[in-house]
Amino acid sequence: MPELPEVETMRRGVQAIVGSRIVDVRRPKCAKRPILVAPRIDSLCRRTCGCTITAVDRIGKRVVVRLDSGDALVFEPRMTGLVLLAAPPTPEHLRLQVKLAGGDIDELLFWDRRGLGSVRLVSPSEFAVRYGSGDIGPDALMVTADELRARLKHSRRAIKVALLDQKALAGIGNLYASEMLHVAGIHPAKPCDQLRPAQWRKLHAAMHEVLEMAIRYEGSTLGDGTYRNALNQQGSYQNHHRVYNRAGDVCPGCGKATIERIVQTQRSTFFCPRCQRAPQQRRRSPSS
DNA sequence: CCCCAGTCCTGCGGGC
DNA sequence: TGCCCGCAGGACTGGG
Repeated sequence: MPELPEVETMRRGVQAIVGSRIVDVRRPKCAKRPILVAPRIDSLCRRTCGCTITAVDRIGKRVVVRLDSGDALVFEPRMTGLVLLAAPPTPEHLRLQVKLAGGDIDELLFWDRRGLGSVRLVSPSEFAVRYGSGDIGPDALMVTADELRARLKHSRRAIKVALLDQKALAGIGNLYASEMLHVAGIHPAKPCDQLRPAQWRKLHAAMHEVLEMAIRYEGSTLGDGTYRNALNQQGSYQNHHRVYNRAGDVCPGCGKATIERIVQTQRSTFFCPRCQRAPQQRRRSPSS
């Protein structure tokens, strides 16, 4: 499932399209159910054809292709979407083809097995509304330790649940939330308002350590093999996971306890009960 | 405002 | 062997 490291790997992998011109945009007919493409394909094609790609950015878990018209094509992979330059894993789940000219790359593809992803063409004003700082928090790799703490310290939510909130912080998903909390030695159920300043600093450092390492290994390709880089190659950070999907394994941190799985807001969380101590119960007023 | 449950979707693996 | 059910978790919606 593409989170920040996977989407950043996609972004880097398609940089070669910068400078090329869009000459056609098509939806292959082979896709069973169409993903959301907005506006409708004919209108999208009309507005993008002839435009030159000026940059490829990332905002949270989305790939943003900037055009010289001022519009942006925003690719949102969600669970199984891929932004590709190479042949996709299967032909039947190819969702969008962007034909290019004027450079080395002939086409940019969006492939999505489950079809929860989307592609949107947005004007600058639409972009500000949809992806502005009110609706999406600072990038997890850009936020400072002080801002991280300031944005979450008053919340009573469990820290792991809060890390998934894209309005608070952009880019972290279920996998990397567990990983960075293990590195930081913080229990996933710890309420944000119980973390001490030193723990926020540890979490901030762990966030950088985990996300930067995962980018270096081009993301995590899990058991279903879905996630691929722009050239349809697997990532390898899954070989370095400390806790995710490792319930029952010996903790790589302490070498003694075994990794446990719990469910928080209907999602799996993995942690070491020895390295990540359970939070203290919230006290009622002391009885004297 | 804050927070959570329910929803979409497909493929896979377990149980029988 | 085939069928069915549960599970995986991105972002969004509705409601307490």
